[in-house]
Amino acid sequence: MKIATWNVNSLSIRLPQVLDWLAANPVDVLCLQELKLTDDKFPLAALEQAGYPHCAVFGQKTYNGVALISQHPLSDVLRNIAGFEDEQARVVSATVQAPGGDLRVVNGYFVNGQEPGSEKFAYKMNWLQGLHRQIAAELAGPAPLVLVGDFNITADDRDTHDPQGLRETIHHTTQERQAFAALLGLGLVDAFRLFDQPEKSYSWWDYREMAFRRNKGLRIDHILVSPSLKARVKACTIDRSPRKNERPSDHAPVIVELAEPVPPHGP
DNA sequence: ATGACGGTGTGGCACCGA
Repeated sequence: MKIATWNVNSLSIRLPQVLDWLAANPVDVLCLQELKLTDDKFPLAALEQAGYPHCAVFGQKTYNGVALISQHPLSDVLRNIAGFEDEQARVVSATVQAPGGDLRVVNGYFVNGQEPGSEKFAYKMNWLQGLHRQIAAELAGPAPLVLVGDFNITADDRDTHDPQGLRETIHHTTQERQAFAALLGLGLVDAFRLFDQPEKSYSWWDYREMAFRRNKGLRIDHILVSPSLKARVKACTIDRSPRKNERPSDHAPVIVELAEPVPPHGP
């Protein structure tokens, strides 16, 4: 069972790359962020053709927009955060009826926040609080949970190419990192850090100043799993290869592989 | 300090991202 997350920075532009990537990486579920299109423009037919007939889409015009595309049926689709009013389409959740049992997948495009102290930063912190409450509630449900997406937060200094120079700037503030840590405090585990990883592993690089070639990036796309899934995580990797495409997204996909659950002993 | 790159919308640029 594989689940991936990818901020595509416009699905209209990136659809051919998404289809190519799925052909090479036939994950069970792909979570997309920054669709930048409305639901009526979502390429349902092309994705069904590619083996992904089950989609939970939450789009909007110009900005944001998230979707969960799946080989397996989906149920209990929730758009945005329950009890948190938001004009922006940033979260879609669904229960995946996977062969090894139901999995609750929450796919978020977290707020950027622009600059600490700004109105947008305040929105980011409020949004994070709303998400935290939502995740706490979801964890009380029956299915194991996976929280994926573009978090727009570096978890710690390993996740940034310039920990000193970027100290307390956006994506690096103590407040943001505390919000990330608070999610871990609910019992979630950063799947990527369950394994030895190469130093300077990042999931985003600025389009400017040849940042990708110089590996001046950030790890801000994450996959967190609920406690019951921790023992099932077999691998978690970042696939840098799509960043080498001609017109790439500025983000790379992150993939987690889960082992099948151990069936309970019979009598 | 600013802009650099790329996407969108509607436009001759502004706004946003991270």
